[in-house]
Amino acid sequence: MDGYDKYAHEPFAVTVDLAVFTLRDDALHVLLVERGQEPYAGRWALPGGFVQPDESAETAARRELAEETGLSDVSGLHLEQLRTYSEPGRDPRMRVVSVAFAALLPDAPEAHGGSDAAEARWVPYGTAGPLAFDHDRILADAHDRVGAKFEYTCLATAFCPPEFTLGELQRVYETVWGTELDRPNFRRKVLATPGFVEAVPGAARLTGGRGKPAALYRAGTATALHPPLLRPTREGRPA
Amino acid sequence: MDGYDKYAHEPFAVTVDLAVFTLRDDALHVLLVERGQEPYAGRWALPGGFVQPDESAETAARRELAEETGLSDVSGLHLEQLRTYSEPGRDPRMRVVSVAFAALLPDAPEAHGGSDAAEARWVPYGTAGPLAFDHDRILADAHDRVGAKFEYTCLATAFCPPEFTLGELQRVYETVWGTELDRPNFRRKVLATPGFVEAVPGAARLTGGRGKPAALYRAGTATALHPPLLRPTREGRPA
DNA sequence: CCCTTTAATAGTCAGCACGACTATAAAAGG
DNA sequence: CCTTTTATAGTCGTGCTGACTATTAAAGGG
Repeated sequence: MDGYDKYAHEPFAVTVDLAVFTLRDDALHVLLVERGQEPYAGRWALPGGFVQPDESAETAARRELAEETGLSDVSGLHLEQLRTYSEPGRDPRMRVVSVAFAALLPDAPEAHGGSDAAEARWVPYGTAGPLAFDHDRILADAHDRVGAKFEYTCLATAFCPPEFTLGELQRVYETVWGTELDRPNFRRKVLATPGFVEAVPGAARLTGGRGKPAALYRAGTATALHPPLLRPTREGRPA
Repeated sequence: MDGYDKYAHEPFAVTVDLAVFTLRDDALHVLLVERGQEPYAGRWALPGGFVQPDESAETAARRELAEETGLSDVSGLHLEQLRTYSEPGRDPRMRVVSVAFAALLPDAPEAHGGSDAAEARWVPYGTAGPLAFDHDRILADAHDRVGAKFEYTCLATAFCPPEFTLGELQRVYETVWGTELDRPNFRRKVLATPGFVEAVPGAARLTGGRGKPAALYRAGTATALHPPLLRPTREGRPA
C-alpha cells in the first residue's frame, strides 16, 4: 500500500456486471442486453456499467439494476457480490476490472431499459449463445452460487411474490436446481425450519388452477437454514 | 459497457490485500505489516500491493504472497478470492479498489519480508489493535470465510504439513473454530469421508509427546465434504 | 350430477448420521 | 510399577431424511 507513484502510469477502469435472475413460466430467466458496438457487436452481454467516482461497487450495481430493469424501487431486492474478474485480456480495448453481482427478482416486469437506450431483455437461462467478453463464465459462476446458497439459506423466497404457496416455493427450488423434489418431504423440511416461512393467518387461496387450494405463506425472518436443505445426492460430488 | 469516455476522467487504483493465516503453537496467526507512512503510520495492515498492468488480481495476490512470506514456492498454497472492497472513502488519499484474498499456510516460516523492505510479522489473530484502512473488516470477513469453508470442504488440511495425525487435524479445526470437538466422533467422521485423508501405509509415528503413537495421514484427493462437518450447534445461528 | 384429474396435506417407516459416552491400547514419566 | 496421557475401538439413542401411502378439496368433462 506504499509506493503510490507506480499507479499513475497505468490506471484501471472499474465496472460492475450484473447477473439478474427471475422466474418466468417456471423457467429461469436472465436479464441481458444486446451490444451495439464493437467488440462483440450484436452479441448478448450482462448489463453493467462503470463505477462512478463517488460510488462503491455495491451502489453502482444497485443503480444499474434500477436502470436496466426499469423498476422504481430496487432497495428490497437481493443483490450480492460474486467476485471480481480481472484477467488482463478480458476486454480487448483496455484494462477493465469488473466486480460481478448476482441479483434475484420475484416477478419479471416486462418493462426494460427504463430511460436507458440499451435494450434489456429477459432470456431463458442457457438459451443465449456465447455472450460477450467473459460473461458466460460470470453467468455460470452466478448460477452456481445461487444454486449453492439455496441449500443453506432462505434465498429462494427472493424469487417469490410477497405471498406464495409451498408448491410455488418448491417449484423455485426445482427450477433453479434442475431437479425434482418430493413434495411431502419438502413441506416437512420447510415447515420444520423456524423462520423460513410463516403462514398467512386467515386465508388459503387457490392458485388459480385445479386442485385443492393451497395455504399462503410469507417469507420468514430467518436467513440461514439449519440444517441445510441439500439437493438430491449426486454421488461423488466433484471439486 | 458502452461509453468508455466517461472513464478517462476518473481512473481507479486497483490493489490486492491478503489475509494470510497459519497455525503456530495451536494458535491462529495472521501475517501483518507495519506501516511506515501516513496515513495510519505505525499501524498494522494486511500485506498487499498494486495490481500491475499485465497481471490479474490472482496473479498479483500470489506474487505478493511470495514476497511477503519470503517463500520461494507458493504455487501449492491455498489462495482464494474473498470479495472486493470499494467504498469511496476507504483510502483517504485517492480512490483505491481492493480485491481481498485469503491464503493458508501449513507451517509458519519465521522468515519474512524477503527482498521487500516492509517488515512482515506473524501476529496471533485478534491481538493486533485496530488495523489500518478497513483491514479489520477484511480480516474478519476472511476469518469467517475460512471457518465456514471448514464445514463443507477439506480446506483444513491446508494448515497441516504433508503428513499429519488426526489429532493434529482436529486441533486445526478447534483452533480455527474456537470450539472443542469430541475426539472419537471427529475420527469417525473424517475417516468415513472418502478422500478426506488417506493413511500413510507403513508407519505410525509418535508425535514426540507422551501417549500412544498416532497413525499418520496425508491429505486426500477430495475437496468437498458430503455431508458437511458442522461445528457444534450454536442455536439460532444469526444472519 | 357423478366421476376423473389435479394438487395439497397428512402420516408411516426404515436407514443412517451424529452427539454423548464408555472402554481399551500403547506410549512416557515418576 | 503405577499413573498420566493420548490414540483408537465400540455402543446407544435421537433426529433428520428419503421413499412411500393415504386422504382431502378443488376443477373439468361427460
